Amino acid sequence: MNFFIDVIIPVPLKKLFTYSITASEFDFLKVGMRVAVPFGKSKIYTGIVYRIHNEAPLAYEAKDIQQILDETPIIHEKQLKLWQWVAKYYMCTMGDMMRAALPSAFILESETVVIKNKIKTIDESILKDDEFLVYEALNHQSSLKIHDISNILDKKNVLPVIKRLIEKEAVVVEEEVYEKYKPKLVRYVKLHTNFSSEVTLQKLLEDLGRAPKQRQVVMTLFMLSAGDKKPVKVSDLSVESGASSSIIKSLIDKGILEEYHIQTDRVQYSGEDNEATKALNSYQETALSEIKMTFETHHVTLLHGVTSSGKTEVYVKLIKTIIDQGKQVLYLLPEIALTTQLVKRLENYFGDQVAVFHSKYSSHERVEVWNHVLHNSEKAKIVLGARSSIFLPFNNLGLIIVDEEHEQSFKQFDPAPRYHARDTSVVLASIHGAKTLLGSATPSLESYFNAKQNKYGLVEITKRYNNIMMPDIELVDIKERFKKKLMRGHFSDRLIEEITETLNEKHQIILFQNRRGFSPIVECKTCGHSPQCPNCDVSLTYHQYRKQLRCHYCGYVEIMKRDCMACGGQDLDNKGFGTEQIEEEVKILFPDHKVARMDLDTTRGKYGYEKIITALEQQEIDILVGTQMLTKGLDFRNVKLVGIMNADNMLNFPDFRAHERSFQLMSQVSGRAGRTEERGKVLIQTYNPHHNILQQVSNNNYIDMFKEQINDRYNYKYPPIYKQIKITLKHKDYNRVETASIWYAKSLRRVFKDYVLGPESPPIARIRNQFHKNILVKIPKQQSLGKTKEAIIRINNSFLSVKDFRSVRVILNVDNF
DNA sequence: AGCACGCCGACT
DNA sequence: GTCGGCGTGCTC
Repeated sequence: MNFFIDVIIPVPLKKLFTYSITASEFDFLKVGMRVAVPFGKSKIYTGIVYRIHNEAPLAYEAKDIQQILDETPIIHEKQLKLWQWVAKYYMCTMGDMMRAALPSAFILESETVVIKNKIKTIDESILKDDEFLVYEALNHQSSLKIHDISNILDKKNVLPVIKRLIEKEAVVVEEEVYEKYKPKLVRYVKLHTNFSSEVTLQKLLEDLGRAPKQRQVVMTLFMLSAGDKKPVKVSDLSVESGASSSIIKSLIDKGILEEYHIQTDRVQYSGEDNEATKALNSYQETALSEIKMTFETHHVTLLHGVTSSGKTEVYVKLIKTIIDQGKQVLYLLPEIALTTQLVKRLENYFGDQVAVFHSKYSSHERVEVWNHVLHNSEKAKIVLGARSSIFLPFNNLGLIIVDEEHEQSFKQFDPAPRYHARDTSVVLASIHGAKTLLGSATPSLESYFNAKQNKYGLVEITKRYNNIMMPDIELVDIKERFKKKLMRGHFSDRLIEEITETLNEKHQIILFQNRRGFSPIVECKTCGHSPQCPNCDVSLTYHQYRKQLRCHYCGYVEIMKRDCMACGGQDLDNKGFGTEQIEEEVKILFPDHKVARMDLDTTRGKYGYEKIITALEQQEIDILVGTQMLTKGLDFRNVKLVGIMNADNMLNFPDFRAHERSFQLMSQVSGRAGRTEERGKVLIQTYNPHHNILQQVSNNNYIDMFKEQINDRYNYKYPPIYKQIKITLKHKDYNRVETASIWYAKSLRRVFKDYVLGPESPPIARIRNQFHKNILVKIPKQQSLGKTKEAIIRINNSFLSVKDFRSVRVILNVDNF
């Protein structure tokens, strides 16, 4: 009998790959284990065992696997089931899934290394110059990577050189595979057992009489480990005794101390004892019991609670009941909201049962969390994580909470899989027979629609915690104020008044401007020229703090010149404004107060974001200027005033969700105001105060917004009424994408008729030197999604078989919103 | 996606 | 003449 396995390889290919295995491997291997397999001419890849069987492939001879990498599976079959669903729904490959789901440390790749041919010594004179250089280098280093050789020879393509060296039998190549994850080991020391008795110890101390430093080390060690024989870290010993590591080393060398290693976690909770969970107020109590009730009849429930209504406490109670049943809980949050604030809060309640998982963690840290979840360890009963944590190897999930459910960052845009973590959660929960709770103060239209359709349960909290009033929202007509010359820079008289008053009361202020940099367009007043990105069709944004012009799409940077690059004119005009400009204006208007800015530029680095948050909490900042980063569920006690500098640019954004988003954004920022006893104040500056959305924001009228928007969605055939799939084509040659996209749309139209829109060039037609074209397929409710996707895949395949189109990149984006 | 193979322009 | 550009095809 022959034995085979189908494996998933982390490459974006549709098919699985079949390898042949031996009978004993057949007995050992289980679905979900990793194997190293040869792939292509020379490479070795990591594959995940997907199926174990006896069916020999017909069209080819299966290769043997190289080795088995795991003792036990690293993912459960439940994960594979989820991968399968995501791959099908979001139209990506299992390889894409593997890349997205596994921490990169699990995905080993081979690297070609060149080593000297030991069997044969060759005459160096037959080598050419560059060949000799490589051969020579191998005298100093036992092996060279391709990358090293490129450096030595200072050119890119070194393969011909290596090939000739192999022909001359000077070198051989091997594939080396690295285990990327190594458990972190901490060095400990103890006194050698020879000295464990009183007598020998006494003798040792006498002997060391002439080496006072070493004696000190032994004394300190004795002190640190005193009594219960605690393990002592080398690092602690060094600090406590003041001895350098070389002194400790010499003691180890003499056999007086013994060193040993203990594996530790990189991620450790070092908190205090658990705090009892807070008692809920009556609204929260009602909400909690309603949630439990809806869970009897629904798998998913939407918790719509106004900002500051204390949703987190409700979650905490719910989590408690689930982990008491011995099940795991996944708490999903937008990346940015995963702050220490919330982590601390949960750790206070649940101690080290909380594990955190997000992109700022190193690959090794992620492996640790992964393993805790895999083994259903006590350390990961509750996983607090961003989008990608839905792929952790849960085995016994009882509840998924998706907090700030409306956040668009739950949707991954690039690279594939382009999944929505909220929607995928629902599927993950159903695989586990678990429940999903969506929470938001401003639910997405889709979720609220689902709730209204009774597909989801709906629970609402309409009162803020401690009955604090919703902030008072005032619309400021800046069109009129410009006319009456009441504006100073971008600040209306009203805003300045309110800021002054708030500052006098020693409260803090948040100013929201949804654009970073100083100004998005710099224009020469003489000739009208404005600097453009060389790679993209956008103007460069001026960043004053570094005197740079930057492209927000490709990252291109150039130095800001004082004169116009085209005509040399000196009079440059800044059109539009960003956070930097607001910050500067605030400094001029309120020179005695401390201003800070929070946007992508000031929050780079692992703790950049937290530094600003902490400074604000500790009231070292009076006025904080920022982008939408400010909106993500932060709780600032002392902020009383929120100013929205300009509501119009978001309302006019060319996207069918612009109004919904504006409502969410403005409501969320407004919610930052007045979270304690005093009522908060919000000023929204706009050219069009009568805009419906602004009225709805100021009346805090979600329901009206929902009704009006959903009506628009009906009329214009947009989600959630219609589903949609966006197809993006990219190529560096404009004519090529143009013809390709016309062909593609034509083929789609043959099947879907009028439900195909485009092709259209997006507002920014070229990014990173690639021209884009978009085609939109709208899918009515009664039309089968599965069939639609099949048809698109068929069209896509015939598209790819056209020779001229093969170099065109095609991106399929399901639910592209 | 990588990566090899193969066919054409621009340099020692 | 070679080096290196990228179009084309394949991966169990």
